[in-house]
Amino acid sequence: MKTIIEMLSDEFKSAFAECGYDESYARVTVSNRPDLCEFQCNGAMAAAKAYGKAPFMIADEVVAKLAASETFEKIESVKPGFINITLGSEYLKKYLAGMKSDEKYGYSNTEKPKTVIVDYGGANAAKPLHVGHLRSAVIGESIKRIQKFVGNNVIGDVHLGDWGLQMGLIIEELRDRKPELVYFDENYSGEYPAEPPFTIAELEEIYPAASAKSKEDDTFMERAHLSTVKLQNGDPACTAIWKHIMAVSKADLKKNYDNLNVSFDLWKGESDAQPYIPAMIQKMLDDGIAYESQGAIVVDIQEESDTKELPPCLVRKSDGAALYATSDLATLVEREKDYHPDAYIYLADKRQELHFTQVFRTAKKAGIVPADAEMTFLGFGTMNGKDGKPFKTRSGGVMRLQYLIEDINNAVYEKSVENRSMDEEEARKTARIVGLAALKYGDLSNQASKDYIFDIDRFTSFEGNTGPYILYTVVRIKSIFNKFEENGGNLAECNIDAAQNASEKKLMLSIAKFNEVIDGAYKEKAPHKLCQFIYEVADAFGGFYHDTMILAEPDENKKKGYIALLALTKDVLECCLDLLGIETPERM
RNA sequence: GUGUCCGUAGCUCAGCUGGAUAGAGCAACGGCCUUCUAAGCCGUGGGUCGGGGGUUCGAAUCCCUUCGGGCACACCA
Repeated sequence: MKTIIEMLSDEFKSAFAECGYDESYARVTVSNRPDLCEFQCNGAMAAAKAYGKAPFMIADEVVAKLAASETFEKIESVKPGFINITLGSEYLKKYLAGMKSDEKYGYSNTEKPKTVIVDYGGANAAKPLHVGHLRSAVIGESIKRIQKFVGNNVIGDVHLGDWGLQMGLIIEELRDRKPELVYFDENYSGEYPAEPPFTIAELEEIYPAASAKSKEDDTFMERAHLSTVKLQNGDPACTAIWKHIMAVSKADLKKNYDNLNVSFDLWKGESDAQPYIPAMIQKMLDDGIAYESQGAIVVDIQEESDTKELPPCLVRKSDGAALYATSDLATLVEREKDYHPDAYIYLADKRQELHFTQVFRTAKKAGIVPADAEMTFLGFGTMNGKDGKPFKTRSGGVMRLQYLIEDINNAVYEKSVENRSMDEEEARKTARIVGLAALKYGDLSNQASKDYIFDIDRFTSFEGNTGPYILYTVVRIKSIFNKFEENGGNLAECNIDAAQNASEKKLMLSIAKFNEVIDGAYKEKAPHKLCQFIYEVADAFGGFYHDTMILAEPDENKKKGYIALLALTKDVLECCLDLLGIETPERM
């Protein structure tokens, strides 16, 4: 389906053309004066200069052409040259009925489907997720879902940090703790055990201990470096331990991401890219793209349009080792081989922007990625505490994501028990759903690129523009349906009717924007636009719900019309919430 | 230093491909429960859109400048 804006613009284009004006002036927008009208067209003012006419003359002509159209309940030319539009109820009804009968509520994408890789999550193997990983997971998941919704073939990759020094640190710490293990017996030549030599709990404790030790103990650090090199050179014992680390760690990470309702299609890591590195660098050298500088191998990425001097992309350290950029480039080699995507979307802290600029340019320059592939870096801001500084635990440390989630679930649970009678199990389950919604909505309702303040009281509040408030409105609709069906009503028999009152029309108008909102959120990769829309719909529902006796409506047809509208409201809300990665409970 | 992002109500944020009186939420104050979850709804007060120039019929929005803040600037990831 076309969006309402497109349909209105089409009518205006013909009218402008018929009056002898260029179609480009016919753009219709949502009104910014809802007290005056629902939609507006300001093209007459823009056209005034080009045609040497007073704006209102042009507006009058266009309005005269459109006055008879059944699309409008009212169309008028105002003051300097605004054209104000009020939609006909019948028109709106048909539009919503069209949405209701469509799988995607009328959304259609004219582009041909693209293959898109979304690189998000950013977890490191053997290290627990902390609050810094929250945004990448939450925003990335939403971006991925939006991309899927519009019809793209999307592949989400967690892209683990699994090949660095942390592995050497863990191996050496393990050696100190359990020297009797066969991995540390140099004369051992049999198969290594299938059972991991540690649990996830131990692993979580081993890494920070090793990390701390390495900062004080130089010889330990030296050993860790050696082990890392051994691992990277394929040493069997180190590889065997590494595999255990990965298995234990991945299982745990999966569990944690599951709790966030975040899932990945691929669990690739930096290690997977390693085999591609030598040939990749050699080719860049052969092609004359990379060269030696101060012992390292670099690629220039400066472009004429740059306003500043950009440092070259370092592809190999002077000691021959690979770097962050090397690994990302080699990953692109692999992804091109496996998927040949049309677009890449990377989510990472915005401080990494320069790195991604370097990688993207190098990838294109070296021909690793075709010139027409879209490469987007979505840099997100920091989650800050109430003091405006990066979020920390009370003791000043980095907070584990798991604890943050527990805190927010408990906060929701505490607030809900005082109100409703639910058994313990349902209350806990509901608190999980609502808590996660609070967390995600609090994050996603801000622009991704900006820092935001995490305020547990505000996010878990049931008042205002919060996750819990949105869920509450969905729950109220569900509650109406339950009562409706208990009394023998059948949802399938209900059809959208023309609006009976102002608040119903307001609700209808807000729902009708679904198409445009999805389109905007998709093109701008901006989940916060979905949040704005969701809140607008929820707010409009609130007004309608208050003003209208729904189940008590004596006229059966009107009642069914209300129910049908609420069904669409609920579907649209749940659809958008799903695109944010948020579930809805049955009761609250 | 260079570059980049940000500065909108007491607080947290929208709006930024220029349009009519700058919008929400929270907090404050005042109404509304014999009716579908009042975890709600309605209303009131509150803003030199950091400052100053400029472009324009029209600027929070575009350009310049200035102040204040964040961040990044080759062998960490």
